[in-house]
Amino acid sequence: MLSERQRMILTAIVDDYIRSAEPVGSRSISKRGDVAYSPATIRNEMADLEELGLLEQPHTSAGRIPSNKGYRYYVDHLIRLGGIGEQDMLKIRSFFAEKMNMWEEVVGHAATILSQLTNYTSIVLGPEMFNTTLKHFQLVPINETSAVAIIVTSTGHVEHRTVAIPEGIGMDDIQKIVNLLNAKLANVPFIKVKSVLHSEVGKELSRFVDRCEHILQVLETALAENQEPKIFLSGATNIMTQPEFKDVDKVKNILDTLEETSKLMQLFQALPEGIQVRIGTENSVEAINQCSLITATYSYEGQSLGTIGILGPTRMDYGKVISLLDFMSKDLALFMARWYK
Amino acid sequence: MLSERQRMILTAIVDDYIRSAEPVGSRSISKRGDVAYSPATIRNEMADLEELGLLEQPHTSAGRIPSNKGYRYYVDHLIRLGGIGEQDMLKIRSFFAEKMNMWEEVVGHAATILSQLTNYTSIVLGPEMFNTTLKHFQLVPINETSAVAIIVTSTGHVEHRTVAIPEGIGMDDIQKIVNLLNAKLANVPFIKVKSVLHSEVGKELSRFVDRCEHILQVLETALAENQEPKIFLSGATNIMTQPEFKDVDKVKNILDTLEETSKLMQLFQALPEGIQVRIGTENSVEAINQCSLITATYSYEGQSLGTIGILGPTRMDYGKVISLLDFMSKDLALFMARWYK
DNA sequence: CGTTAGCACTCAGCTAGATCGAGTGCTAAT
DNA sequence: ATTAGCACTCGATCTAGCTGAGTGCTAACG
Repeated sequence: MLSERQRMILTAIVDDYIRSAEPVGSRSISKRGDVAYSPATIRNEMADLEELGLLEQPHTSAGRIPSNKGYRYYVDHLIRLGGIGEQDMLKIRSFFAEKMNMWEEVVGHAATILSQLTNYTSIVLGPEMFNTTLKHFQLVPINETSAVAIIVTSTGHVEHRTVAIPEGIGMDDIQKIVNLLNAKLANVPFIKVKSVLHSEVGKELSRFVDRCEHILQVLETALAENQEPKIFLSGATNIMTQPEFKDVDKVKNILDTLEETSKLMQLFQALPEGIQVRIGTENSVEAINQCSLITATYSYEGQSLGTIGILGPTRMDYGKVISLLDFMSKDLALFMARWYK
Repeated sequence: MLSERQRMILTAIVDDYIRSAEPVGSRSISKRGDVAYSPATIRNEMADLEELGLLEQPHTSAGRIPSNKGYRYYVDHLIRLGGIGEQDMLKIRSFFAEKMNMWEEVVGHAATILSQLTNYTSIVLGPEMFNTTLKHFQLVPINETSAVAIIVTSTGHVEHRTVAIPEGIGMDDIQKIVNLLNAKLANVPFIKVKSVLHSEVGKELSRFVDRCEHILQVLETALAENQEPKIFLSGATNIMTQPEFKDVDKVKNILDTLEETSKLMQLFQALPEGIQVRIGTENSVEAINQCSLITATYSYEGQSLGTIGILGPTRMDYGKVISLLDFMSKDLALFMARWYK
């Protein structure tokens, strides 16, 4: 357990280091005013904090910087959430007041705003189709051999893909199929679509169309879970403004990771509800072990829809980002609620 | 007009510099074998070439590097197109043999391959809807106040957006509208959709639905030209592997530009058919004045569909990239032709 | 006359040494 | 328990000197 004085000193060091990116010395803390002890006393405490693993020294005769454990303690026990500024709040509010035609726009633009307000990189996962139901199915023939299959979900999400039309299927057959599918599949949750397709639709289909196994297979691919949420990235290059990322190779590593969808998904998988802070090596992807990721989920009627996140250096402004993500996730949830009605 | 010897020397310098990224000296050229003159002779020629503005010297006592004008001369007169390697050809061919469900996949993946094969950044503009016709229109109500409008083009392109349902419009009205629109708009080129909407559909619509001006307006936004071609980027970070881009600020400038759609469009606007090479300051966007952009259009039945491009340092391997883009654009055109049938 | 050998000169890049100063740890005084 | 004082450490910065790749010029050569 840390003493009050140790907590004050740790707070001061983390705050200073977040601002300046330079190792913090005992003298500068003493001069700040809020820790009214001489540099010598502070030095002693700093030595203790280092022994506890909360601080580290880049080299003898340099000041101290927080270790990952130090940041963790800071985030868990010392952080003061300042709330977000008038300006920022206004910007978010007026953004959500705008009229937008596609949820892709909303989510994409939300990512942009987050990166602008923080000067870090923002990563936003679009709403998952998880637990939504199928609203409408359509097959539009493009030419003799292929058609576009379109799926609309209850949330207004649209997915489409081109499918081959099996030989021997006429235009009238297609209409029959579409009608049947809409009758059988409307309002069926996506998780169940596959089984309903086999159990109910299969038999029915065989009555008036030949070669129905082939069709079923095509439909299945068309309806196959494209459940992967879409990823929106913004401000990826912001990391380069950080003094600790002046090295091109380090940066390349990180940006490469961000370009790779699978790595990103790995980062975001199985995140618990609410706000999460992953500091440095707490992240499951090695390339960003010098970064911290703060995430917040947004939900609708208790059901988590997606995640918004900020990626910055471990020396990031945790207080500001947490406040901002909290605010943003709630407003985004409100917006989605309005959207889904 | 350059003498044969000057051309040989310029070629040697450009080739060497492209490989090594180091200023090329007279001695190293002399030793290469293909220019059988002594360093002193070569030095004299180099001085002449510099006077002509084709070479420059980073500082006295360094070797020469090609100027933009030098690269231009090289590309216009000296370049040897080696054709592309067995390996690369195989990779592209097998890629196009794959089955893909959406053109977004095709084009996106093409971008990935280009960046992998070149180690530069690839930029691909998806097929423009220009000159395609409307194939199918659908309105799917999501709840009482909003619906998803879906447009399918003759090329299998799907666009969608959420629209508000004006008050007082019932489900049956919607069906009527959809039927009417499909009857009137099917196979109408997109450029004409707007006018047809006003002239033919407007009157017809007013017969059985009230408040039709409002609906028309909604439809117009729904059908409004979303003609902006989609941009696919890949390997944006590859620029960082180039020794002349070891500086984070330079890189940030370029990557920021790549994140900005408008800037990218500016780069690609009004590109003539076929292969184009834009060297350094020939590019209209200032941030990439130290880069070269090579582009190739791909077309279907004489109609240009889109553009594929490679962005690299001015010191890029023009011969290889030109060959590759040529090959890729032709295969992409073939693929699209098959796709459109 | 074109070509080449020779030579003095230039200059970025590297290395070694000197200096500086922010910051520490320890000890002794308060 | 706190603090003043002091010796010590070590990265950062600066300078001077050296090195070597490369040049331009001149004179000799075939």
